[in-house]
Amino acid sequence: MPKELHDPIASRLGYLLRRASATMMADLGEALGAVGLRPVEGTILILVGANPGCIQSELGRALGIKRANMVPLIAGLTAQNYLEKSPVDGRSFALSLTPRGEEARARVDGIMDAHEAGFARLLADVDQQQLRAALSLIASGRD
Amino acid sequence: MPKELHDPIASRLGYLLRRASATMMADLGEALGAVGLRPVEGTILILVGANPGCIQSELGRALGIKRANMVPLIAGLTAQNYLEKSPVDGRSFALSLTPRGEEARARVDGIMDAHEAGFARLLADVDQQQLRAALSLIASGRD
DNA sequence: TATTGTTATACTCTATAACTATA
DNA sequence: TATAGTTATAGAGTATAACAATA
Repeated sequence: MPKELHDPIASRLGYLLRRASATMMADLGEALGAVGLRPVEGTILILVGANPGCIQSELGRALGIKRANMVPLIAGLTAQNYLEKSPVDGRSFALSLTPRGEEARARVDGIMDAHEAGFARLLADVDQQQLRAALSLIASGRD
Repeated sequence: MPKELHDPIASRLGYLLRRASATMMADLGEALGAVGLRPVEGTILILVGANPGCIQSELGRALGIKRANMVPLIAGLTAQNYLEKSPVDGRSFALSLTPRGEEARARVDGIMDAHEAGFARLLADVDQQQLRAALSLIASGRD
């Protein structure tokens, strides 16, 4: 039987958030394994589906991902025939889902619904509206 | 004025958690910059302070950090004279705070208190007991 | 002058495999 | 056989700097 440490940080809000976030992201990542996509990739398909014609800089701003780091993400999804690029400018490309991308997006959406529902069942006794409001407040920060 | 995307994932619990966690960890990291320590290092000082004589494997288990990744963490804190190792076994070392480590631990504790208080002020209208309970439930997962 | 896409690069965090020595 | 510490390594994720083409 392994020794258990007295843990004075386990009750800190920041670490509770970190653990809860890690658990949910790991669960989502495992669930999305069924479509062969990572959470960030599934999210991009959903965002492009909701905003056909958007450009990758806009996606990066919405997701908090730097332009430089969007390049391999979009290139990967395009190479796998999930996304199409068509020039709008001389410098940017309108993104849209291919038929295969739309099919994947629908599956991702269903997987995310089931993923959320699984945790919602766990939170039956919790005011979810208040929980979401609290998380939004925290995310907005102290400043 | 930059175009704003319609964002159907911003309301998902997992992403709310991720953003809230990122904001709090960034704030804590910035605050701990005053002691020249990262959040994980401050946490280790607090855990060793509460559990003198513990070994690094136990810390790793408490923090969800693999043994291999504990090595440079403990080595760094020992090299900076925050931690002391004394052999208990032929294979493991009891960890304790040096005087310098205890001084840093106290400062870290104060910084973490202020950090938490800043966000608690933001959550004046929230049932924090219920918030913490919800986060614990999520962290424990669906299984 | 600001923005878009891009390359290159680096640093952190995390993960596994393999080894040693000890229990 | 299991555990503690270690090394090496690989993969994400994220950050900056710099550049070309375009607005």
